[in-house]
Amino acid sequence: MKKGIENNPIVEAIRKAGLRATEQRKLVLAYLQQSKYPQSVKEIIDGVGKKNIDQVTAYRILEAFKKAELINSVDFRHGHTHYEIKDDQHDHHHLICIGCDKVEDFTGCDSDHLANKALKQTKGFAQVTSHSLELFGLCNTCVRQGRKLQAA
Amino acid sequence: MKKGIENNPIVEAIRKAGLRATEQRKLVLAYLQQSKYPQSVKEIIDGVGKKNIDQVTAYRILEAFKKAELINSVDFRHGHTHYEIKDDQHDHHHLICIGCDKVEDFTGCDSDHLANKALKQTKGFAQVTSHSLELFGLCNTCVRQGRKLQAA
DNA sequence: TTGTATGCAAATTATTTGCACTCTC
DNA sequence: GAGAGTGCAAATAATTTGCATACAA
Repeated sequence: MKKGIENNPIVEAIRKAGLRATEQRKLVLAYLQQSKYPQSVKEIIDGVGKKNIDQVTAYRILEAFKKAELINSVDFRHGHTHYEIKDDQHDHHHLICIGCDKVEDFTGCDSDHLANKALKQTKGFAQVTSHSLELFGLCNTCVRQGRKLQAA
Repeated sequence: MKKGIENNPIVEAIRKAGLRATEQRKLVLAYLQQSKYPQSVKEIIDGVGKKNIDQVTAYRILEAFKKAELINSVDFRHGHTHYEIKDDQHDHHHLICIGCDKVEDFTGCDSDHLANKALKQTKGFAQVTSHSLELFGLCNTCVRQGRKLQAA
């Protein structure tokens, strides 16, 4: 057994998802758990240390975690995917500044209501399994610096 | 003047956006206007005819249209961007089947309410300029064919 | 042990950039 | 005519695949 993270809850979470608790998976999950906001693949690799994980492994782990519903993918319109821990108890979303990429969370999207509304309106769908919702805007700093300010 | 689409409203829309109404732009805009759902770059190029537009030009036109607010980009979690005509009068969103990629629209996300809620909750934001919202689920056909059916 | 997971090399897909040439206005 | 826009070649970025080896259970 190599030295490394031996955090029981992390190992348990990975095993509960039906996956083997490898060093790389522990590192990735621990990193995402302590991240305040969704992280890009590059950030994740840097975060766990480039020497500790291969890029390909990172992609495969993220895919496995996503399939196992340990994490969610998020699209910030930056041309690459971001990932964050999935927390069903606290369905939150993001407000992203289009000027400086700053991110803040918000809650209360009432996804059940949205899902029901959508299922009623559409003809051919049986169920909604997940959703994505991001708001894009301008933070105070960017507005002060005059980066376009127009009606939504 | 080459033969081609000479649809006045299309030319007007492009000019109103501050852009020159080239043959390629007319083709792309016309194609997106008659598309029922957001299209990938590949679909757009095939749609207007590969011989009529270079891939690079397609990307540049889509970027220009997006900046000019003629179109919106949408993320279906397919690894590439989709584009659709922007229609401020009818803010709609999509329900995407994760089994077969089928898409249907729905309306009523009440984005103003969401934006206000988010602005109240966050500390550093001045305004919301746009939003993305997609629901993912399973269509009747895919459920019938037994492609996983579990709680959201 | 035994199959799952990793690393490395290489391929594929998505998107962008540079530059000379061609159109729109 | 002047500058915006296009096409082609080539670069960069994001993500995936193949296969031999290594590690978890």
